[in-house]
Amino acid sequence: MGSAEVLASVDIVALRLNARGGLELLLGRRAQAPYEGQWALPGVLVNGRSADLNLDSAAERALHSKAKARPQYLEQVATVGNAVRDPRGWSLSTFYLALLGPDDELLDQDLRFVPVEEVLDERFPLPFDHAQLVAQSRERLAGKAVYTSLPLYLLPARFTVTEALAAFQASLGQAVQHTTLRGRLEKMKQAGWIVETGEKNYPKMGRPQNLLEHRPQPEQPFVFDRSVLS
Amino acid sequence: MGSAEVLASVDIVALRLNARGGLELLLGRRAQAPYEGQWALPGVLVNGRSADLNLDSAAERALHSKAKARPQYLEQVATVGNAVRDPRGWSLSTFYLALLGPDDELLDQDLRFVPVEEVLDERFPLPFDHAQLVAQSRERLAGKAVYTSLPLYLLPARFTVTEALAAFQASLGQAVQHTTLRGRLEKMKQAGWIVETGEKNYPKMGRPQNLLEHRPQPEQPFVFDRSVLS
DNA sequence: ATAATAGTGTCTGTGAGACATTATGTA
DNA sequence: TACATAATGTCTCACAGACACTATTAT
Repeated sequence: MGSAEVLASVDIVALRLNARGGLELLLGRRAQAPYEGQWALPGVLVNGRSADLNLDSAAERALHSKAKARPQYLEQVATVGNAVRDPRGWSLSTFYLALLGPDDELLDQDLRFVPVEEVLDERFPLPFDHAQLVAQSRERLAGKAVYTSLPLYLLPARFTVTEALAAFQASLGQAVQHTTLRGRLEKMKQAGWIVETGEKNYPKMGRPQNLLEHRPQPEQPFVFDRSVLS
Repeated sequence: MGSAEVLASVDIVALRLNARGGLELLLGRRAQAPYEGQWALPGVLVNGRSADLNLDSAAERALHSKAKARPQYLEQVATVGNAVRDPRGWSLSTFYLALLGPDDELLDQDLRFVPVEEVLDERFPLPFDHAQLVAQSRERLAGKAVYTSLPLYLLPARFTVTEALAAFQASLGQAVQHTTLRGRLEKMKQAGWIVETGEKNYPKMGRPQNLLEHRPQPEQPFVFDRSVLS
């Protein structure tokens, strides 16, 4: 039966929003060959010997065993498989999009964040086809940001409209009218997904900002019935 | 390296629209154990020895080696993996949604179509977790039918508005206003995705129907910027 | 003429887009 | 007071929903 089998892994495209409104990708230094010592997507092999109940828990294991923080959102994106992506032979990778809160600390020297754009334009090369996996996950995020509240999972539970604008802009790659976003947040309030805390945030300049609180329902983002764009 | 590997397959959820406006699922009789002789989703094992270039071509092989017809649309839905779905042990299945034209003939005694509802409500039980894969693929179709032209891939290239209504109703599980659908088809005309043939179809009763022709662009369905529902 | 079905027109409601206006803080 | 930024209001436009009305065939 051994030769009927194939090399399979789960890889994580974990994104967070940095203070300048850009998306950053979590990378880990590979501990084993191939590409030992290089920066790559965190991932684990899946096979009968690992204790994973299923693929989703393997994804959680991959993320938790490296970065300590749990993702605020985790979604399977797709699976790629071919003969050339891994020098060891025909292999499969099921990859997940993970959205992290902005403040997660890196406790580990073998972890770092890099701006996604640097990965996508090859300034920061990744081994295997990992840059392609990042690109597909990025597209998934952008696609869903058009008609769901997905970018809010890049924010802390309590957030301001300005922060939400930054999350949508980073996810979509383009600006959103703040009035449009306010309308959508209003809908989410009515549905109980967002509550007005009554508290305010006092930045150095300008009018104080209302603090909202995100109350996400189990797993799926809020779905709107229109596109934000044009 | 052998024990680092895992059993992986590609399975196909191929749907077509029958004359009564219902969705039917393509099944094949299993030639090998486990579940030899039972009706199940057509699928193939993927491993280094099969000549597939990649997962997508393995999916095409799975469909083409069984049913002769090529799908009008093929999309990867997801991958499931756990220790219990296959009696042989930890296994992966990457499954695809395929949309077929309505007239495909079955040349093979080991192939048949069954109504999807019978599979979803367990009246027609399937081995492994295949009913679950069908349910997820069905949801993908319904989800995309809300804001894309995906159901048109269930029709022949030349179709009428009435047929398009049936395809959307079957995909969504609920009726669509014909005026709404006409508006969407009009948009697709302007974008060059649909052309008016000028010919008409003459049913037994009633006013003749305009014949439209679907000119799908490479791979992705036409995307509208609103939901059809409420 | 009548039945049956296809196609068009009209009115309403919703929410995005753009932009102006008002509100509330700091220096 | 001046400035910076947040929040609200207004007007337009596109399109879905509902429903009425007109058009074109067969019997």
